[in-house]
Amino acid sequence: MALFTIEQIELIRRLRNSGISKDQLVRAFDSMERLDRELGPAYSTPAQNNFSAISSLSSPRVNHSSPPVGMPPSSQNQSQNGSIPVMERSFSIQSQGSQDGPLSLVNGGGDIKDSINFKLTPSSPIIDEIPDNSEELLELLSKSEPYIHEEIKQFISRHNIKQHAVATIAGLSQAYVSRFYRGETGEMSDRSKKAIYKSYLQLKKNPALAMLVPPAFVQNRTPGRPPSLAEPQDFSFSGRRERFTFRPAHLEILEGYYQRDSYPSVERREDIANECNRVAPVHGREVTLQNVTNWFANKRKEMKRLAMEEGLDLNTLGFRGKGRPNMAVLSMMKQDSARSPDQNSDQSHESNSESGPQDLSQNDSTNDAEQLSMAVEIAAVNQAILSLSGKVHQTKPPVVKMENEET
Amino acid sequence: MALFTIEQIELIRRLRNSGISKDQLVRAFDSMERLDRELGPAYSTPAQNNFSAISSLSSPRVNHSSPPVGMPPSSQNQSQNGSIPVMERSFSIQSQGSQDGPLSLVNGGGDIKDSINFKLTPSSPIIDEIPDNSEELLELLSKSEPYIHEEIKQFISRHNIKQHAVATIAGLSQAYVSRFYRGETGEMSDRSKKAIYKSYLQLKKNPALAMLVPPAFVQNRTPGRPPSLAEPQDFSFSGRRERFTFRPAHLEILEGYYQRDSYPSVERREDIANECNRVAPVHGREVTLQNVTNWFANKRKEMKRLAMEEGLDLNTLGFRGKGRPNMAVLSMMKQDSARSPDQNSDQSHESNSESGPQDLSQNDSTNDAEQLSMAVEIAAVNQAILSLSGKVHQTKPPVVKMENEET
DNA sequence: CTTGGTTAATAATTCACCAGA
DNA sequence: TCTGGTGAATTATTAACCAAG
Repeated sequence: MALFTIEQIELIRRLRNSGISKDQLVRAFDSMERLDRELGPAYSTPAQNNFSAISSLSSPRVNHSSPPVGMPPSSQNQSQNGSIPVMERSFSIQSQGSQDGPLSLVNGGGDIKDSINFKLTPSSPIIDEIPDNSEELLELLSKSEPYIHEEIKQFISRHNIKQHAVATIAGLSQAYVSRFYRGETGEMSDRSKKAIYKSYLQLKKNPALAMLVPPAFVQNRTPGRPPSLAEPQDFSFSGRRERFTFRPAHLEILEGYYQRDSYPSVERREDIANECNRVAPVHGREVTLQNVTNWFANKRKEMKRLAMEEGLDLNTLGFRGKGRPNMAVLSMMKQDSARSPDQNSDQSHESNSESGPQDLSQNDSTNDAEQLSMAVEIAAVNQAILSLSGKVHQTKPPVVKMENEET
Repeated sequence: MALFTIEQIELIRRLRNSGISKDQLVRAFDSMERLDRELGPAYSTPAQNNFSAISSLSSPRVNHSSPPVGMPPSSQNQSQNGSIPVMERSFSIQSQGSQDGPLSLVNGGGDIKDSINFKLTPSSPIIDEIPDNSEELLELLSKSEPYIHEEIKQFISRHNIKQHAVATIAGLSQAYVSRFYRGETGEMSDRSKKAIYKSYLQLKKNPALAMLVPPAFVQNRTPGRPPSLAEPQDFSFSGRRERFTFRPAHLEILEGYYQRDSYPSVERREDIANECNRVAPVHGREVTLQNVTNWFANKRKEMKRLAMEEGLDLNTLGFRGKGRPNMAVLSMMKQDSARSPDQNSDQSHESNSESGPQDLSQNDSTNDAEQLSMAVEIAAVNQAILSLSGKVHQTKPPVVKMENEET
């Protein structure tokens, strides 16, 4: 009997939740397979494209296959009848109309980004592994590390490429890429560095590649609105919004103008946007009036907040509280944190986080024991089921956690 | 012919990518259905318990239905044989039972993201909404805001409850909760504040509740290993590891000991752990020897890194680089940040200066070499200056810090 | 548009974990 | 162990809306 991965189960579950029937599912699956066979490898169809895996060193994953998106009328029949109306998160809808031709695929060209649709015709394997001995890589390696780092950062920045995308392509974690960016390359194996270099080279050849990387998405969708629809419009590749990131140079400009006038007129804002684009263009993405407008609005709010903070701090300390005396707080203030030999001078936090005195409530513990035990039970049950069914799970967490897993 | 929603297609695509076969898929689908039927709606099984929704103010979502978790041996057979190894990350498998009707399909199709789910069978609402007029809430509100904030922070901290959990319960975003924590409550509606207060009260009544909140999970699974299986073991509720968070008081203690001895013996480490637990106990979670050991190890690394940074800066400047000469750096060092020798300098205005030269290349792939090298140099210089001046870091030196990144 | 709210996306940081000496 | 690597989990910060003047 087959075992499934958590992901698979989750995906299936979601499908079921979406109301799909087994039958439909099977058909869709078949259709995709067929399309894959027919169009995939051969990417012969006109407007088609298929992307080769984003592979890269260690990635067994990310290879999207088929979504022969928009096939022009002609070739659509099959899928058409079948189903497969559309695409998926990672990419797009293409269209054959306008500009596209073979969009930029090869190097640099890419970008198009927001244009909602684009397509790339694959006549050229968008990315192929860059071998360890490729000229490009060797050339890059011939330079000094700091130089390489700078080059990469610049490039990434210029293209507004996300750390997550680089990480995915390089087969590393976002956290690691972040470290690389910050220059914390001390402890970093050559293998990893090389992986990043390679992904850079790949991206250089085809910046559009970054768009194919399914954006990381946080399951934070905590609250409200049914994620449901969105404007049918706008959504580029992934179907997810993508946030623009101002480059440092832009911020300088913005900041400069802000000081002079925090309420620039439309014209001025437009000028500002243009200046940004002139001074530090982001390939494939223009700094728009809207971006600038938002920035100013947010900036104003920030400033206000800061100003307020100053004014309030004292108050806060002094308490304008109404009902409670709560000397606990007071006492806390004085002792700061009694315990510990904290002579450490520059301890960062301090003011705000505070920490010391934990004496406020005690009560909370009241009955958590019971509740907890219940939760534990549940967990146990889950586990039982799991093990019975031969669960699979992720990579490695061996012990039981619940409370003290660790150690 | 059925049309599918984007989400559905996406899900199927991912399944295919995961390497699942049609056959497996079908079986899994069937199994789920069966389980649903048998256990789901009826949640009759013995050892059960179910949770009511975590609902809360604004949550239209989170309804998820049935994961009748742990059925005792008896009823398990099916799942066992079949497949469905387990639960999945967010868990639950829906079912028709409870409170919602037809899962969303039409419009957005669904939730894809939504998920979270878990089931909650309405019978014993572990938590019930705390009404706006509940005594507890009113009492809490009678206190001063800063006091309330402190109380909440302490509680949350003591229980090692994650922002995401609070957010979920309160029906807000993690970002918002973060702001609350940081004290940026200025712009925050009463409704939201109250939502947080309520979630606090709920958690106070039952801290275990936090464990029921499926942890946010980032789709960062960037690299390698097929997310696939894992050791069948361990995993609590959500199947994900949960990271312990040292409380500020703990850090003080640790830091203190670190200064005296960065390589404490096991015994000492044990003592430290105990002291932590004594001074600032975390309910339901003990600071363990392993935690302490890890902390020290990480701390050492961090220190080393910092030390190295200092030491290397000069080197960096000095270059061990191979390819680029760059005397520019040297000259620059003297003049502080003189405008650069290139024509590129920046376009006009400038605001505060500092990282001077805007923009390096225009054409990435081709020749930005020169420009780049310059940037590198500048970066290096900056760095040197920085380190010379004892980098400040911390709170917010709005000005440039590392800068490099582009100009 | 602008503020007041509030969030999704994304970057940074913290604690963990694993292999090998 | 510890350290060199690395990453998952979690928090902080940014750029974006959106409703209602």
